[in-house]
Amino acid sequence: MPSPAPDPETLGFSRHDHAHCVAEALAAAESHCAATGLRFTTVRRRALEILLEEHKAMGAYEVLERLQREGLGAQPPAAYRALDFLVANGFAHRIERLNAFIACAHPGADHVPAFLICRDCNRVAESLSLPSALVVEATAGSSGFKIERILVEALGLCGPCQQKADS
Amino acid sequence: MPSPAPDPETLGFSRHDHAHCVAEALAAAESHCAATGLRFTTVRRRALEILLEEHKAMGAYEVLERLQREGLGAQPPAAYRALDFLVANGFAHRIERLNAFIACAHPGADHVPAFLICRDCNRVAESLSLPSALVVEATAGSSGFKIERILVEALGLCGPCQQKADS
DNA sequence: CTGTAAATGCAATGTTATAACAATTCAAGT
DNA sequence: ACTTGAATTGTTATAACATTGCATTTACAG
Repeated sequence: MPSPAPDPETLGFSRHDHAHCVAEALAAAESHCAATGLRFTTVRRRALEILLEEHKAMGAYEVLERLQREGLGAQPPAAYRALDFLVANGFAHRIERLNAFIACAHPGADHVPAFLICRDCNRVAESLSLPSALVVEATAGSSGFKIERILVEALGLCGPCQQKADS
Repeated sequence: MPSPAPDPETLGFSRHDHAHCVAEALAAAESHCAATGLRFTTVRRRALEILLEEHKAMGAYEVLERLQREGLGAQPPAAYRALDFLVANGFAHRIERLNAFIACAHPGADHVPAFLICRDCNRVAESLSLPSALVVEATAGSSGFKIERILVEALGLCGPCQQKADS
């Protein structure tokens, strides 16, 4: 992790109304759970809230640390369970490359998540990838493979880190 | 890892002339290194050979174990260094989802690797994904992100495991 | 042959993730 | 309310994956 802590307000490589998006995403998750009978428990809710607030890719142990401070689960499984729940239900994504988790930027969109990951500062931006555009699907079909989830991760340098490298 | 060890001859979800592809890939790596001045050392060569022979995604410690038996490096760094070399030079890919490595099925093709990963037996098939087909690239361009590598991983069930689940 | 850079050896440690089982909570049906 | 079964959470321990830092050796260019 070479670079300094990023400004949460400029994460995802672009500015936006962060306080608003946190509240909205949380409310969306809440109502989605209510509608489908999922149990949006305290730990799960708080875990999502943490991911939304930080608005960056966070390791499970990083989330765990925050939960511990509030007396919500003291051991790794507590964090992994909450995060797994969020991922399984589309409220968050797992960034395999970073062994980290990030709140979904397009909740409810039923999308193929695609991430731009800066190899210098580790910041992550979520993009959208069209499933139909992927040749993978054709290959899968012809080989009898049944795709359940696709993840796309692009590694490179974000704008700011490119400039830093030039200077 | 629920399922039994897969038959190396039917890996990648399809049959092929395995002995031939091992020899060919090894020779290709050899000449590529000779041409570009890379040092294809004993450990590196052997690591690639192991990946090619097994023809499946292998953990670094699994490769390490094999290397150890032959007196090539006794500690984790030996395996990680060899594998990193192979990945950096396109002879192998890293499957993030599995924390594992697999020999490249299309060496020299300068491609975007795409993998079909069975969540039951963990077998992996490499497909090809066209970079130009990815919407990610457009997003990246407009945000100033410079993509250096893209990875695509599709999770699901391979044919055999679907049948197993049905019965 | 010698200086330099790359590669390897090695020890220790850091980080991420899960297994296994007990205890508790929740909500549905009676 | 009470019971019951399923889901969730608590807890301990450990497995699995990965890196840092520094010493040593090797390869090759000059």
